[in-house]
Amino acid sequence: MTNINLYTKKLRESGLRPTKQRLKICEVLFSSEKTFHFTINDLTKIIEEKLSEKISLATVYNTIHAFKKKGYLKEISINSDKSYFDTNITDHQHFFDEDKSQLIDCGDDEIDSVNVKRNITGKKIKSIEVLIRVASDNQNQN
Amino acid sequence: MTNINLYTKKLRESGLRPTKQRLKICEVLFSSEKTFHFTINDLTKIIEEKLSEKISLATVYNTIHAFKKKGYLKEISINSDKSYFDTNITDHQHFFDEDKSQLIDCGDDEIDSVNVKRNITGKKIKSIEVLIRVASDNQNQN
DNA sequence: AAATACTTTAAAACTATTCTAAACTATTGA
DNA sequence: TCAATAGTTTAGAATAGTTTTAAAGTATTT
Repeated sequence: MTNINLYTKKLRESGLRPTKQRLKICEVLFSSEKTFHFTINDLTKIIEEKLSEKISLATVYNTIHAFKKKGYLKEISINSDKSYFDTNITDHQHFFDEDKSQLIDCGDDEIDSVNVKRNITGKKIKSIEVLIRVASDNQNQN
Repeated sequence: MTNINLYTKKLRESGLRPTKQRLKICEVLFSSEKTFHFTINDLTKIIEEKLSEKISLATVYNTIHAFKKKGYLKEISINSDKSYFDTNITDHQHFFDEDKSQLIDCGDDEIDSVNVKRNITGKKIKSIEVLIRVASDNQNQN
């Protein structure tokens, strides 16, 4: 019925032991077909609601970092007090709704690919991140 | 000799009182022809080195925020524990050297302008930020 | 089943930033 | 010019997100 075997395999294959906590987090993150964005705070709330047992905050951080390192999650750059993560690991860009502090995926067909003409000597491009900040029209900005 | 009168005028015109502290920070930030990037920590270090008297950390924060609000500085999004600021307030993008945690300006001629084809209903684009992360070739990323 | 290595945990520590409220300073206007 | 005022600076406390610690627990290996 569940994807537990799948996640167990996935974790083992990447050298992570399939613990109860990691499997639960996998379920929360990867069992929906839709990808989504979350902060650690969001995630702990979801876990609290969906779970009978608690997962320590440190474990949530550990796991998210491990998953990011393995490429199962992406971290998104927003100048902000907190980090955002994305379960959509394909190459794509984001809108950031400043009114709601909410990320919105920007499909490949919705933005032209960015063409960088300059090369930094001895360096390789690791990623190109575009963030389109939006806010409602009637914003006072002073 | 100095630009103090200039800064005094600039501050007064934007409704900020030209205090000793603000004028000193203006000198540090705006007296060189070259623009540059800095963190609050960088700035306090520069101030400590160049100044006879101390400026309180809270004042540095206050001033930088005031200057940003007035458009004299830009804040740059890097997923990070700290904020980066830029004295170059023209529209431009950045490389981020992950080895040195250092920003590098990307000139308009070095990147094609980003074309966004999608519109978020009721929202206006406030900014389009591109961050090109670079690192040395021989990086182990696991 | 014992040994090993990895993982979880609560709590402490840490870092960047913001807040507080009292002292201070620039500006206003009589 | 001088007092009233409004804005500013300050040290230190507070906060928020995140990381570290070290001990207890669990999965894996032998």
